[in-house]
Amino acid sequence: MLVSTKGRYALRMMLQLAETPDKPVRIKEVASCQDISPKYLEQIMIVLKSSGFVDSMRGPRGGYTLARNPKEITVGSIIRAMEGNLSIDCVITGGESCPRSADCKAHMLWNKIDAAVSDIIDKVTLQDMVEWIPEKRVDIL
Amino acid sequence: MLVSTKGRYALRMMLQLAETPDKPVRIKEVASCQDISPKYLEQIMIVLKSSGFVDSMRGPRGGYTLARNPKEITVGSIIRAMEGNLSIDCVITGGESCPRSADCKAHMLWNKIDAAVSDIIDKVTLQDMVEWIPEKRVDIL
DNA sequence: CTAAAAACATATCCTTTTAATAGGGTAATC
DNA sequence: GATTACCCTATTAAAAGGATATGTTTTTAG
Repeated sequence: MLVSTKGRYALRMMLQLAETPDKPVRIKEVASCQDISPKYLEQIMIVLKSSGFVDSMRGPRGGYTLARNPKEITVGSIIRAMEGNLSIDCVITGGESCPRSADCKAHMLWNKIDAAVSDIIDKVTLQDMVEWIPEKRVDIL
Repeated sequence: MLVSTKGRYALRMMLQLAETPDKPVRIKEVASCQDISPKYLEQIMIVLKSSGFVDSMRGPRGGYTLARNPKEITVGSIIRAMEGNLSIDCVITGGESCPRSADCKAHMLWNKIDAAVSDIIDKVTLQDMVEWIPEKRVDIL
């Protein structure tokens, strides 16, 4: 799978925060509403906090808020913070780990794919997603 | 990782076959030339054979050949034969596994990524890749 | 005819990642 | 000062990834 639960849960949480500005959002609420283990979500929030994506307030009425303007947070930066780089190995290293990279046509394909994915996730911001209008669900018969 | 060694090795082997038409290619050769375990590559070839991508000939002077014209083999079909679908879960099922898919904006993002990747791998054929001119290697200092 | 080469077929194994669970500690409100 | 919620560390169960190992069968060259 391209993006694991860590990245997917993180994105959903960040979306939640973006849609609830100025009001701290509690882990427990989101976890129960979205069927995520609260303890697991805690771990995710620690990463988001240490990466500077969110601020937190303790105590009753505490919770998390976005640390920056949702217009300045790309989904790519969130996903990469959680998952590391999404690329296929020899894309990351520039070929160092792949002794055949000089004439490796497969390499060129991975680069194309990597560029296409990056082109999406590095351009779409949280704000963009908040403004998206949910598609009508089309069930497959 | 988006594509595991199974898919990557399979693609490299198929490229080899496409570049050596009309002459059976032996596992041992490719394995030693590309630093792949021959036995591991055997497993991969079994899948490619049963998926109808290659024909095989046994015995000395045996080996594998492409079963179809490289113009009619997309890299997507190869990769999917080895890896299954690349999509994130709720993309595959049309939302059935995701009770929140109706209003799930994250879902729309995964769809976009999936479409972008598919747009590449379902259009690029083996023949296309054979004709690619290798890029000049740029080392990172 | 036979021995080697090569594909075919199963089974097993080891490591890493994923996805949590558990249990407590710390800080800030009410 | 008790509650609420964040903070931290450790453990673990399951799955995936990436092979190894041990054969069997088929084919062809000598």
